[in-house]
Amino acid sequence: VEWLSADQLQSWLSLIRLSMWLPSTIDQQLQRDSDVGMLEYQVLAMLSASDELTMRMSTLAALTNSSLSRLSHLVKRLEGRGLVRREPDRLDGRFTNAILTPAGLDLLKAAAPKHVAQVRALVVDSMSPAELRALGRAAERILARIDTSVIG
Amino acid sequence: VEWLSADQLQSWLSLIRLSMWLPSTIDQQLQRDSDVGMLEYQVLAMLSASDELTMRMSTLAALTNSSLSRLSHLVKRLEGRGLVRREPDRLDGRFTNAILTPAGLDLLKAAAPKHVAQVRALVVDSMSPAELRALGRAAERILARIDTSVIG
DNA sequence: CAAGATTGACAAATCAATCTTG
DNA sequence: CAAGATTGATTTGTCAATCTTG
Repeated sequence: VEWLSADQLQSWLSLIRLSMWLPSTIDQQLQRDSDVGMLEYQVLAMLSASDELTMRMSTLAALTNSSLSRLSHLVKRLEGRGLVRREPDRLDGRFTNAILTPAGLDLLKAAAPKHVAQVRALVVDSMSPAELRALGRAAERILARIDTSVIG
Repeated sequence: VEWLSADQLQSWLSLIRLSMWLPSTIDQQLQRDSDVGMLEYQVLAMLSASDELTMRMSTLAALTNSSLSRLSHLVKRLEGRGLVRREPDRLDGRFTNAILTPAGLDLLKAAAPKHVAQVRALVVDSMSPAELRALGRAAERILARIDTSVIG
């Protein structure tokens, strides 16, 4: 029940295996050391990097590739923990802004070093800069396909 | 809150984004067209490729990188649908064997073509054979790090 | 009424016991 | 009693309404 060459199959299996392991491995480290999941970390990180520590729910959903529904549940939990707060946009009440609180920023700062260290240990330091760039470009190419395949 | 070069960060973000999108994209296609999730598909595929259409739960868990608990729940559902059956190993009753049923094989055969077509469309055909091999090798390198980082 | 967001019901994954077998 | 496997409770994600705002 196969339609790929042995070579292609091998590469595909490695890629899909990586795609399943990497997020859960990152997730476990974050959960263990800082009590946040990977998506939660990403939300905090994006807010911290944004202007006014604020971002619209829909923008956040797009950037983290999560459904608005999932994000809404997740941000509600973060809000319950005091890491984020929400308020409707003053200019257009249809938008909801998520805002990073001081406590959220503290948690992010505390979590970042170990997280970055793991990313280094697992990915960045496992290959040369040129190889890493090539890997990044390959990932982008596939992502572009995913984007368009939703439409076509 | 950053400790990577702009280049490295860019590559990392593309990789992690791919790692979150690829499984869910594959999953949606399988779910829509064949009513199985990606992990379920993998289980059926591994059984179909194995001797006697049979594999131990623990082996299956290792090969699919899922916890034994998750796999147990999942296989129970598959068993409920008649796609797989389970029985204790005759030689050593501590092991449980999962066995692909004719119905399971039928479903797999029906699901495979579209699945493989999508893998081609998204990944295999988006780059040259050499690039695909390089991508596969990069993935393997990272996977090797994950394996050892569990210990060290 | 369309886009953004939330909600609640349901399905699936995780986690911490527990059970079983050699 | 250790390894394999299962179970039940909790948490998290998904899906299909629903609500709100301009």
